[in-house]
Amino acid sequence: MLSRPRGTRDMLPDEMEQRREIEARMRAKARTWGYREVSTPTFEELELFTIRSGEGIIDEMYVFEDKGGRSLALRPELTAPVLRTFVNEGRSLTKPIKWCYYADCYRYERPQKGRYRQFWQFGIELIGADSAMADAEVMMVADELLRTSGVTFVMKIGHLSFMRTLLKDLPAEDQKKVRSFLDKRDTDAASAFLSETGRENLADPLQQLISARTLDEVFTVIGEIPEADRIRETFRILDSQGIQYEINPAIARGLDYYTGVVFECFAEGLGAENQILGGGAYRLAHLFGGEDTPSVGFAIGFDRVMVALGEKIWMPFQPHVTVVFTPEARDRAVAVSHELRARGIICSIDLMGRGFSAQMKNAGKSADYVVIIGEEEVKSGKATLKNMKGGEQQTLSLDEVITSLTAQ
RNA sequence: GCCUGGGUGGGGUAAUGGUUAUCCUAAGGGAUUGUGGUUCCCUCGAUCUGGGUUCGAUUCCCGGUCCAGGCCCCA
Repeated sequence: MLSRPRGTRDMLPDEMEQRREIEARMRAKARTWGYREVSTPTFEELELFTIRSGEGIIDEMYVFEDKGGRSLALRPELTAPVLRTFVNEGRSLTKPIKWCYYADCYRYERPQKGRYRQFWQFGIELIGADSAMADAEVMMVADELLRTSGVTFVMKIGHLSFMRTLLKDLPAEDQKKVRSFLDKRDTDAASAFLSETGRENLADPLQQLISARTLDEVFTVIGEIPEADRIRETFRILDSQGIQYEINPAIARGLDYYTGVVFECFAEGLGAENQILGGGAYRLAHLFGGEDTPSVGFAIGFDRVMVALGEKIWMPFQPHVTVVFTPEARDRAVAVSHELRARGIICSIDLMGRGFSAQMKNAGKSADYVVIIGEEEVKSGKATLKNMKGGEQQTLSLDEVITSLTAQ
């Protein structure tokens, strides 16, 4: 027997309905902020991703050559494709551009809890705005999208200027190393690295900085930097709206193209893979041949949100109806089921050639209500509505049946 | 790429170097041709895969694979 590829999942209807519910809530929220959905190809030129993240990621991607000899890759994330789309198609659009997306991505990695080779991301990109309001808005959208899903999380916010100021005398390579230690929450290794490279004088300030939890503490360590006003303004906006967050200067997001604010959200109960959202301010458009354009965005690890939510997803109740009929009433029963569906009622009818009793038995397993159409109902033009939970039933006109079912 | 632990019907399980591999559940059918869920009966259905040891392997050994968790990585 064939099985599915490693790191992929099959999703049955119960799970899909839950995913669609959460996805719909996120989309609806993003739309209320004015973020409109875009879609990009499942595969792209390999170069799009190596420009963004370096050659090292080739090993972690699904890379292939097509019949024309092009090097292609299944998208491992969506920020680069969306920014490429902006460069290709979006130059003449009014700024700021506010886009959102929900799509599957592919990475060739070892599967773990909450980590699969095909996974889904929901994200937004705010392109062409460069302000405290822009930074704050994107974080507020992040907060609201996670909140609407029902997941319990904490948001941690940092800013690259903190670490950049502290480490400004180090060569770029060494700065990157320190950032990457911090990204792994390995502060001891970061301190050790500073000592090895003859910068032990920075070890203490580094410790102070990464344990700072207020802006005042941060600026006490690194001084009043030029970005300070904008950063204070950003947090004032968040505070004014009651957004919950933690300042954490260790949030460094190991990548070079981030330029300003960076933030990550974490959920409980997810083991090693507990980050459910990551984002920040960045500049990418110029790498893809466009104008240098400031952007802010984030991506939600949708599957991890679903794992974190577990069973606690509230689903709207929609009654399932089965039309049960006797052989001579079949055509009327089909017509009745059409009418119920036309009113948006979920309605099934026997397709197995079962007898009346067997139809009832089957309906007892899957339906909330049964609508009975037999000889009597055909004659009277009525229908019998039976509640399968309580067992009570009454014969009504079809309109009354519909009213009763849609009043739920 | 590395480490640890697992893999018995669709789901959950029992047992065993040896005769027909246990039980529960689900599914399908029937008892019951206009009234289901309870009950009873019947049916279907499994030792992940390849190799080795052995008279005989589902059991023991090795490789692979898949699953769970961790490391690396995490755009």
